[in-house]
Amino acid sequence: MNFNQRVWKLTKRVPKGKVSTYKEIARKLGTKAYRAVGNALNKNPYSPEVPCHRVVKSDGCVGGFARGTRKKVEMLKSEGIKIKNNKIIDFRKKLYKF
DNA sequence: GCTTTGACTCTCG
DNA sequence: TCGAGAGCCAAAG
Repeated sequence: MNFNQRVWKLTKRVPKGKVSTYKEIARKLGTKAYRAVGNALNKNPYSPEVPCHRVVKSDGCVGGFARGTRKKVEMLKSEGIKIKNNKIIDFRKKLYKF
């Protein structure tokens, strides 16, 4: 299993209504490749299977998204996550730790 | 095969 | 508090 597979597998663990960070994923994988995690999600071949939109930056920013940040924000909002100016409200509470 | 780039994070001034 | 620099890993050029 390569790096990307591990990232996607871990990402799938994030429950609906919660979010996680690139940092948490990297740490769980036992690496410091925060950027590689983002890179993996960027090239995520599984669209609905892996909820890549639930992975955000460590400071609560939405970060980026292959199909536009706006789209990501809307998806998160539809799952009950409040976002203001690309920042997640109550990020601490919504954060899912592995 | 070396260099650049990216949905990142930390540290320092 | 904020911006610049460095560090990290994988993929693309």
